[in-house]
Amino acid sequence: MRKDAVHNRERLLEAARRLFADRGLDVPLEEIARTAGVSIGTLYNRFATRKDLVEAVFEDRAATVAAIAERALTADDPWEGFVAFLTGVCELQAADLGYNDLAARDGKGIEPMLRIIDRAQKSGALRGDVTLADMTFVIWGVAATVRATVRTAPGAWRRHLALTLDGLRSTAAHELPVPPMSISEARAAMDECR
Amino acid sequence: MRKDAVHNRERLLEAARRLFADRGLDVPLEEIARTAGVSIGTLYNRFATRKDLVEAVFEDRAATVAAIAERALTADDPWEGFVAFLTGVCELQAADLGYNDLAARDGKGIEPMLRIIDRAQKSGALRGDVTLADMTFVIWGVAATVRATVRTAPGAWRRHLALTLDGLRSTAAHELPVPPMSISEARAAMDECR
DNA sequence: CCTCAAGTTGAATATAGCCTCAACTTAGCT
DNA sequence: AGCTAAGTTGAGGCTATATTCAACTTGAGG
Repeated sequence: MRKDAVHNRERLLEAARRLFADRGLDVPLEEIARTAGVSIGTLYNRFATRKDLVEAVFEDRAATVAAIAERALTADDPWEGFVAFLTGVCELQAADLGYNDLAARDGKGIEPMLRIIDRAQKSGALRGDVTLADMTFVIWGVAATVRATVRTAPGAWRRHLALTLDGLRSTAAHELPVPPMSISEARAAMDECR
Repeated sequence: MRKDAVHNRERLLEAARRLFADRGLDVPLEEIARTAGVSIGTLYNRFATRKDLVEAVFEDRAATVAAIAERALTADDPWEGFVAFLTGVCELQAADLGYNDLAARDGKGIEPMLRIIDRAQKSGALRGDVTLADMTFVIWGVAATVRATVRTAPGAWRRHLALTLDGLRSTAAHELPVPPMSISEARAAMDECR
């Protein structure tokens, strides 16, 4: 790739990064190009679809989440680790409206939770009747609260999350009315998010 | 009003009712007119703005919610009443994607909860540190889950709600990290929902 | 310095939805 | 039946965004 092309790609990613963060994934592509100081044609040259651009912008997030998961797994208290992981992911959501959208749509986001859930359940702190698929409720819920409150009451999501976490403790458990979603149902539901 | 105008108004409301229910509040007005068998001009004659149409379609919902609240207040067990109210509202959300959108945007929806919350807190079952504003988290959360799952896992919202309710019991309460939203913050946040 | 593949440009095309209004139609009154 | 205010119509203008592509420009190898 020619060096001007590399440079433009960089500028586009930078612009997209900022605009996605401020306004979510649905920002107009023309605006991203304008902000980057290139033409819309160049944007299409570098990224054939919006999806490609989004993937490039959030390429490193999987690693970030993996790191948060790693730290969570080494926490002394499995429950604290569980809380730390969800808090960490939700902080990413709150800090970037683009990732907030992405987390709600992208199934891979919660996969690293499997071992964290397992450990927290084995410790007895996390209720035994929840599954990975139930974590989508946490993500969707906090995503909705972040979207609604980011301008008017930033930080409110922490309260939402805390209430949700209190419902996930073994000590809070009451019988659940319906079976958990299957993984494929959860995945399909995330795809449905727009 | 002339009787053909009344008739068209009726047909428009019927069409809007169905399309809102199936697809949410953002259905194109042209499609509503077409479904009603009238022109777009007639739609605008009867309803000057989308908001007017939405208000007309969901005019009776306030009364429905009030009735659910009334029943909730006469429940023997205040906690059961609280659960019944939230379940009732969420059932309305799940049954109608238009109302699902509206509930998340319209501040008035949860106002009838004040007395229900008060009673449930006085009984000791509902944790004392939550406020009316916290109920927006329940509505936003379930709204997000309904939107995501209505096609792929209908009924999943009941599980989300049950987990959320378990977090609202006194017995589940742990200290909350941030103060509740003020009523005006909550209202502003609901307005922000699109 | 020449060349040309690689890259950039932005006007043009396409699609979608909102909204208006001048021309036409009709209900309902006398 | 004739009148007219009320109502209907839908093409057309507007805005916003996506997407393409023929003409132009330029980096870099020889």
